[in-house]
Amino acid sequence: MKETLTDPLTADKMGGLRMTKQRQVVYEVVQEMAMEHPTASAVYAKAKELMPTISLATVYNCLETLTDAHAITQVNIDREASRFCPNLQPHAHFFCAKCDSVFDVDLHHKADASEPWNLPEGSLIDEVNVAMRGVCPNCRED
Amino acid sequence: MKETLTDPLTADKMGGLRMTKQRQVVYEVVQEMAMEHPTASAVYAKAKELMPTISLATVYNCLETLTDAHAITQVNIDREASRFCPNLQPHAHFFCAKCDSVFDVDLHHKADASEPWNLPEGSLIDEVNVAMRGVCPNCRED
DNA sequence: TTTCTTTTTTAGAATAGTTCTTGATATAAA
DNA sequence: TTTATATCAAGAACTATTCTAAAAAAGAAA
Repeated sequence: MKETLTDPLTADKMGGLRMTKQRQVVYEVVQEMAMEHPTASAVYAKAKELMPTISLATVYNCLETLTDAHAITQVNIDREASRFCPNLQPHAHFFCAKCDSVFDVDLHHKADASEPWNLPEGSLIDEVNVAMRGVCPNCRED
Repeated sequence: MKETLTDPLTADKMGGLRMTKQRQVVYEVVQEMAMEHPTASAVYAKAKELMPTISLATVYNCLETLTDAHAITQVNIDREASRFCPNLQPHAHFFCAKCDSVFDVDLHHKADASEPWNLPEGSLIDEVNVAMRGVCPNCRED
């Protein structure tokens, strides 16, 4: 058996996923905290405010389910804890080494992430993951 | 106190790092296994053949030291174990989802990794990390 | 509805990769 | 030499995440 829609508000974004209370809470929290690119524990902390009985395991489960359903994206930088992002457009991430914040970086108009790369002839690219490190405009001024 | 050179053969690549037997072994192994992009445990396994008394902790220490000295690079894909790479040229990594191998991908002539990206005005980029997932030419034929 | 089946949740145990701690060794400086 | 510093080895500790098993919830069938 599989997915049924229960919540019309988010159904379209959930790709026909069964929408439980927990998934809804986790999804909302990821959206609210989008700018922070929260880790699983950060989502957990916030989610508990809305639903005190939710467990960390459930937060992990929901994040995985939502990721698999392409409702959110998992963002990894080095070996740090994964962060989660509701931005579904192709984009890169910029990590400021000074303030530790994460910014979404869009592609230039009509640009392609694999553009500068001399890909092996005949390879099939599913996904290009781009992470940048540096100092953000705010921190450069300090 | 800091670095002294002991091994003229690799000194240039080690950025003036104190060259101990262990670091030398680890460095050699990473070079030998470059095509495999070995993990720390893979390096450990091979290093033990050359130096049976070496410990896993030491392999981790050496890999970190060599990485900090820019003699090798640490490569991360998702949350998998880190891999290590002696290729110091700017390059991306391509991960074949079928055969699990990793390929180095070079930049096109005069191209820049940050080219397609609309970076925040005034930001300073230290490092651009590019990882691609897909199916390699070999696996596509199967 | 009531019952049956499947999915999801919870809590805690387990795991994997990595880092830390401590005492022993080795290397360099004086 | 003697002294100071850096590195090593072994194993314990840590952290993010996944797994396990039992309870709860959701949906389907009757």
